[in-house]
Amino acid sequence: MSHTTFAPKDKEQRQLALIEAANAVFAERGYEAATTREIAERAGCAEGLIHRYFAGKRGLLLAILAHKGQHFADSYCENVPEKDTVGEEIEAILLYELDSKWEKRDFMRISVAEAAIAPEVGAVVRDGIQARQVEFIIARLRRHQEAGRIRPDVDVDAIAFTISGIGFSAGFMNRVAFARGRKETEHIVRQAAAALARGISTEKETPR
Amino acid sequence: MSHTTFAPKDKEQRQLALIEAANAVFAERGYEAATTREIAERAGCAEGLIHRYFAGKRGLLLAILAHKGQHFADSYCENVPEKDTVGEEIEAILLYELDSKWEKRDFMRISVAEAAIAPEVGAVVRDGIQARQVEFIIARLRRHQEAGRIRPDVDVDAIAFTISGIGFSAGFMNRVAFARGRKETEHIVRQAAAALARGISTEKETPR
Amino acid sequence: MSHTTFAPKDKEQRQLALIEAANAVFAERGYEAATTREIAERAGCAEGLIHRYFAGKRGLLLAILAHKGQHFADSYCENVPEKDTVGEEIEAILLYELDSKWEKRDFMRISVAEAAIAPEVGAVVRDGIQARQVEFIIARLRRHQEAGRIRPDVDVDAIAFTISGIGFSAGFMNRVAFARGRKETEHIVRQAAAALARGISTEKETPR
Amino acid sequence: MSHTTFAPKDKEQRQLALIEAANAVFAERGYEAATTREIAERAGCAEGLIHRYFAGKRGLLLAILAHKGQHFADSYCENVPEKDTVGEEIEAILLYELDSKWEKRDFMRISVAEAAIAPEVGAVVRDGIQARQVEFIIARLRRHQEAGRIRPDVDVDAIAFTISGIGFSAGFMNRVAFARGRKETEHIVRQAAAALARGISTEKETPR
DNA sequence: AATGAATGAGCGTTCATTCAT
DNA sequence: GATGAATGAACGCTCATTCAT
Repeated sequence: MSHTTFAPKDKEQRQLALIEAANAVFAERGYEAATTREIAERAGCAEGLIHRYFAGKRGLLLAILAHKGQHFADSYCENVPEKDTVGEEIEAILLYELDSKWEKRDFMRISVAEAAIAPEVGAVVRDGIQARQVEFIIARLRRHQEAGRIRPDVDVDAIAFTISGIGFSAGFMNRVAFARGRKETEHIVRQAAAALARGISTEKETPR
Repeated sequence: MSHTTFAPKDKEQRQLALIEAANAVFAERGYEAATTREIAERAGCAEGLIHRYFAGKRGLLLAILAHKGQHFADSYCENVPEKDTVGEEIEAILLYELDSKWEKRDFMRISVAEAAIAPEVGAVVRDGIQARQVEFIIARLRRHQEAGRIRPDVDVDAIAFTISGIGFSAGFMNRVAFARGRKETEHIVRQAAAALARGISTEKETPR
Repeated sequence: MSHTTFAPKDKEQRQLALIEAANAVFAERGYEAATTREIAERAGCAEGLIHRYFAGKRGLLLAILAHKGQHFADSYCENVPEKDTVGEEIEAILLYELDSKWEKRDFMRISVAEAAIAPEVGAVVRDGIQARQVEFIIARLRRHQEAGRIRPDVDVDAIAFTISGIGFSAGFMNRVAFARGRKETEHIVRQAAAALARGISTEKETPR
Repeated sequence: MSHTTFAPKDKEQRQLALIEAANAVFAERGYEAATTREIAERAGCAEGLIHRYFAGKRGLLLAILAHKGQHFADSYCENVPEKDTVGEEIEAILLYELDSKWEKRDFMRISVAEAAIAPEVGAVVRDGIQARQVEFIIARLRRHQEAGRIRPDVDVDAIAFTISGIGFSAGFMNRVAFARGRKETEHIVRQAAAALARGISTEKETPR
């Protein structure tokens, strides 16, 4: 019995190790400049496994996208608490973006770099990650709109895309790619949250 | 014009041809996957010139960044007309972003892909492009704030970063990388402009 | 039949299946380009068995040579009928060569390709196949010489080698390797048989 | 002036060196087992040149076939003297085959091994080498037939194919692949020449 | 100054063989 | 005995860079 459970686990662990190693190496060097040699070395297994498990280097990239994309989506519900006001809700979402983009910056580097160049990766990121995230934001906003806290004439779908875009720009482009500090980017998203919330809310918000 | 002015011009033309060719090839294939052979071929000159003029492939990338970054910045003042209301101003900026990111999508692909991976490219893009663009937006917003159309407690710097981020997300990530349509992205930025403008304006906007 | 006879038979069947599969794959791709993976797959058994049974890929090649070589030799006596005249005898031999080389073309491809390159395979083919075939032809010719139908000064050994060579050239090189048609090659061997028979016969042949 | 003639010659010499080196290595190891590394090393030039000059390993094989095939064809007329009798003519042809196959045994090994496996190589060898050789033999036989020394009812085309086949079998298969001695094979072709000549000649030959 | 032929390190990938199960 | 997952050496090939012309 023990050996039957060990082998599959071993295999799964190795696949995960390869995905993690590739995530790191792709992020450090870029997809093309990364070598399967270095990935295998860091994962502590044979180079040939990349080809057996993932059908080559490109397959490994797609496996990362699928694997991490899943985790990405899952983490929203768990990590962004619902808030009672629109301003707090948007701020919570943006602050979470700021931190999750930073934590997952390796994965972000690869997926942004490749999505910028390769349309098929763009499509995977769009459908596997962005769409899910926007759906989550829409649900949160809809709740406030139904409760009468967001003006009925506001298109929450478009606002959700906008919030997602602000989070991406601040959290990834500014903080990771442009190496701006956490403080600076936090200030920006707090201001953005406040302005946007004021712009879509029904009630007059109290001045800060 | 003597023959002595012809040779230098020839050289300058060759450098420009190489920059344009490299811009296209880098965008199509990515920086690493692009070959100096193809770049030289498209530019109609010898491969060795890349090394003589730009000290290699990497230097050519940096030359593109410098050359195109300059043009990028210049185009704002010329192309975005001043508006009388905050809403119109922000909308005009965002619509221009939408189109200029599309027109310059080759250059955008390279610079985003490389900035995501290489910190030194990130810094060049940040200082050479983003900072100038944000400066431009700040100037525009400040005018409205000084005229009393933007609340005095609003941090126009932060809002400028936000507007820039919305424009980047909509114009490049959504429209170029994710292949979303012009209509869809235009709707998003119009909604974003309206909401944001309402959120930072002093006067009560008329309901839509 | 007890269960103890079943396992050995199973094993023998598997060995035969591997030999047949390898014969086909080696012929299709050549020895080096063939993969043990494909051979095992076609034989319907595990790759590891090639190493257990035949001590590796090379051993499998030698096993094919031994196995098929045996069959090759056996088939002459059974399939080439004795004839009453030298001309008919030689013609019958050559026509049989033409067809048997074609039927066994998979095996021929491998053995010729490898014998051309590897001396040890050349020796196996020479002693295991060619020598037996020539022996068979010698026996046939000797019968006619003893019966006075072949001139006593003719060296039937040398003529047997010659007939074997004509059969090989027509049946394998021309028909299989050079893709010449059955009709064309049949005409050649009939002419050759007639000329050679006339050249070694004692009696004056009737003009055609 | 000197530099304009040197560079092209250098290049041609290198191409020839690669062809000669590849000819030797392919013959020693077989096409697949041969490595471009070893070929380049023996030719004394860089591996990349194989790909630049011949578009890869396969192209190098085809270049050998084209280059050597040409030489092969050229050498017949120059090296096989015309004879006054049919027997001498055929003997001269077969003896030349015996020696030329031996001298060119490296090339023969490759071309036979690959022609046996790869139809497209088979076609090249058939049209580039065998067809020319048979044409040459036909011309020689036709002379004798027109002079009345060969029976008018003999199909010299078929006999030419037969002679070519005997030469190939004796010279390459027996002498090179099967490592039979020069003496043994010479005896065989002399006997074959005599028998065949007797079989196609009009006049009664004197007994030996 | 400009060329492009030559270099050779290093790439992704393959596959015979091994060996734990 | 049989399996097939894992190994890793070695392959053909690419391409930035160099340098003789």
